[in-house]
Amino acid sequence: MNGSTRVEETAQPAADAGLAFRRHDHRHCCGGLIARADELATERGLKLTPVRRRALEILLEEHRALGAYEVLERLAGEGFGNKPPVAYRALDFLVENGMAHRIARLNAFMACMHPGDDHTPMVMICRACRSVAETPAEPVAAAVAGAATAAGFAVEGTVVEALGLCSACRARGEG
Amino acid sequence: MNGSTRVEETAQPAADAGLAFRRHDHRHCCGGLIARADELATERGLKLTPVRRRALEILLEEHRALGAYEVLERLAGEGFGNKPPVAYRALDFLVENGMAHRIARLNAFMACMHPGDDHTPMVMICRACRSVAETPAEPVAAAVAGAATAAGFAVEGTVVEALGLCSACRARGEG
DNA sequence: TATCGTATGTTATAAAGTAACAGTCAAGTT
DNA sequence: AACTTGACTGTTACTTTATAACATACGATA
Repeated sequence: MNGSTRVEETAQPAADAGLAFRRHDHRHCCGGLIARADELATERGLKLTPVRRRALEILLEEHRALGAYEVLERLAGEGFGNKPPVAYRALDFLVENGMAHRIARLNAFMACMHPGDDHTPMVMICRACRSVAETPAEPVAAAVAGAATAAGFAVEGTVVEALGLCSACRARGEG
Repeated sequence: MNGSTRVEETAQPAADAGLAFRRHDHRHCCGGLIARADELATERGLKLTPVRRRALEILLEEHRALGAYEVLERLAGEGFGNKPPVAYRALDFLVENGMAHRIARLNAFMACMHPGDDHTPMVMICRACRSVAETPAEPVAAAVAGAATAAGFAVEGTVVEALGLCSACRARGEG
């Protein structure tokens, strides 16, 4: 697992911004996040059933954005159903409950690194290595809210995706 | 044309923010924007060919987000090709050259209201009336750039989409 | 007028997403 | 225990969105 995100770090971003772009042993993130998801489910009376849990694990293990059909393929290989709704329903559950994000631009999904924090993250999509990283973006959310309010629009959700080059690919001269 | 965007205005947003949500005679916007597109094409040595031009006109006339196949249907009805690539190529040209925007969340396209301004707009998508409005959002772009820079990420493009309720739908108690 | 590049058109197919209904199962009800 | 209910999983069948690959047209220019 995880072949695509082993890229060298070149700068020290704030907090965990850009984690997916950096070399790291992400077994540290998987276990903790599954445990956190269990907690959340218990707190909120949600059912993190086997398919849902496994779908989340798959997203965490890959540590990148996966298409619904990629997730489906893995689920089917493990004895779950192999029809699209199986994957879409599990992924929709995860997204609705803040355990995963949908990347609109890629028609793909990735595990949320801060489940339950009610954060409004922004995702960065590297066009060279195709990796995707989530970063906190409260100022962005605030700016979006400001612009929307000026237009009389009540924001209920946002999609904020930046496309470009991650630090590793820039360092490698992908520019 | 334009059945879907005749909703009552309830507040006076800054600039033209939320124009699509307000009652207006948009013939005023269409002609000028086509002229502007012609200028841009001339300035930059681009060819605003008949299909491309007509695709832009269709987006302007509808004044809402249209799926590629909706545009295709209209193009085909006017004697252009009726196969998907005909629409996708024209729309891609318009998007690449700043004359239209792709709304990732809706898999749809809409005419740009400020072609050539090199603005980084944000779009607001009303879940009740399905209309979509573009609004300038420099502070959002700045915030995105800030968060990205902190992560060592070089932004080349952004997708900023707000989902929620427009002022008209809120006033109608759609909440 | 040959040819070169750009644009348009077509065939065919891939990729993404959903509606509708059937079967399963745990939890509560009688 | 038998029944009912509601949430979840699974399936069939289909729609919508998108692209690769190749064929044709057409203007500019050498």
